[in-house]
Amino acid sequence: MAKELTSRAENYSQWYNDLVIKADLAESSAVRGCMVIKPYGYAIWERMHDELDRMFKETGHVNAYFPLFIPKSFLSKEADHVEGFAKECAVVTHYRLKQNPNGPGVVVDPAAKLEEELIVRPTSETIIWSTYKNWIHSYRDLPILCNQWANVVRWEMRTRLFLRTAEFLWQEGHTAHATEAEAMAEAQKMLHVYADFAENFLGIPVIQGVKSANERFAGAVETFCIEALMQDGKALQAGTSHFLGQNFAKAFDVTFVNKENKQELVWATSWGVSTRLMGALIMSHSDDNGLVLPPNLAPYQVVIVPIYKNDEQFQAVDARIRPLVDQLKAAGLRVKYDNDDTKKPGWKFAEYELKGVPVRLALGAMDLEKGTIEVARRDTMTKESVPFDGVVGYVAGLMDTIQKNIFQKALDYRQSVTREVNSYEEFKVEIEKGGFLLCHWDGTPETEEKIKEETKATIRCIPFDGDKTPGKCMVTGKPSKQRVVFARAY
RNA sequence: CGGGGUUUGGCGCAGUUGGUAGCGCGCUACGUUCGGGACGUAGAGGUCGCAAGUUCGAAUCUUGUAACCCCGACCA
Repeated sequence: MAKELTSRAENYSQWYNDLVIKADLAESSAVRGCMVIKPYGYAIWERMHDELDRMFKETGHVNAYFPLFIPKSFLSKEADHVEGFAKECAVVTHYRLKQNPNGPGVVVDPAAKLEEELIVRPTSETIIWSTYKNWIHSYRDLPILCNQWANVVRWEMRTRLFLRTAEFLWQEGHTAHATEAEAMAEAQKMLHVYADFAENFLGIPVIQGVKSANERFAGAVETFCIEALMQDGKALQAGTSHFLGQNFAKAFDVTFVNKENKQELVWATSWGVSTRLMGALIMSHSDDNGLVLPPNLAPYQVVIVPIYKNDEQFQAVDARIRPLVDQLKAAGLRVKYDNDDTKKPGWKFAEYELKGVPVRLALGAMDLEKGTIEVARRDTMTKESVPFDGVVGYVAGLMDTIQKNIFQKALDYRQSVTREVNSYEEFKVEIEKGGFLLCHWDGTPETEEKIKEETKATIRCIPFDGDKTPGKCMVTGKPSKQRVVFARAY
């Protein structure tokens, strides 16, 4: 791992790529823009999956699954939605191959052309709402609170491991409601679930807010988002929750009979987070020694490395460690005891640092004599020798300490690069330094577009919290209701 | 889709004016090691991205083509 790269923004992408590869998380696949998520990377994604799934269920949601293929006609029903996704769709046109009559290999059988092309889902609103039409007749059928864990495909021009792959894994919640207020509350509730997850599990501080019209999801009435800041000063949209109004109900003719026996269009939301969160995690906390995983998320919270010179010593050390593993597990910790004889301690130390395991315990003959054990923290890279008795409680306590420290470090960094900017001249200078800029904006798409063209900065969100003092737009001088968050983004 | 770069063993790379491929890491065996990615000795492993062409002879020169990476535009 090249040192000193974290502080050098121009090399950040190289550093990130190295990190992903060396920490054994993922690699490019043979298919353009796609990635292979390797076992350790997938273990991290599974942790995200498990915690999010639990949170969704705790908020009353259930899982379902809808088809990968979407008839082309479905996608054309909601005008804004088509507009937003048409340019990046993979299309299935045939359903059969045959032996190449003119040589080796196979060719697409022209006789097997589909009457209507199928789109590989870039998102599932259309196929789901065409299904919901059959599920919803009365107010008694509402609300529908479904989530789907799936893969989606967006044929992006430029891809990047975890942050923007052609195929990615995600969850997409799609809910249907009888009233506007209920749907709006749902969209906001799920945004809060995401924020809670990002901050308390991933250890990534996020700003919650509303997207400007330019950045809104195609087909949504309102898009809420959580915005995170990476260590190189660029912003990353970490999750979105959309209030879809009645747009999809209109497009797919989904109505219900209300309590007053009147036909009404259904209100909708959708919300999702993806394997992009892996990228957010990596770019938020990692250092030049590798990944730094917050304990609440880490597949292994504790790794134990035995140190010995011969089999006799190993037996003694092993006998001491085995009960400890059981005790740590009983205390609710995810533990890996690495007694692999083919790797040496020094190798293991470096390896688990690269993998970001929060706490490493090492125990050798020296410790047996002294009744101690070595405890090393990944977040601070510090080591200490502690009494063996009581180490379970000590390590359990460390989890919380480390979790908080990782979050606080990210928060401190974000605070240090978040500042108010009042003139456009100042903005042009400050945006080059990265970070979040809090500025007044007149609320028009035109002004936002001008800023984007001239500085590559976008409005990340109009934050819920923070200063609500009105002011004047830094570009046009027109009135502004509150400061909004600008940044350059991934 | 524009601009730049790369493609040689599992990985990272070198290869001069064309002469028939090498280094480091990793891998295998044995020994010494084992508290921060150990060391020694001996091995295995490559139709040089692909396809044509020039030449007595091509990793090297020419043309075509593909993939990947980086920077833009697009986007979660």
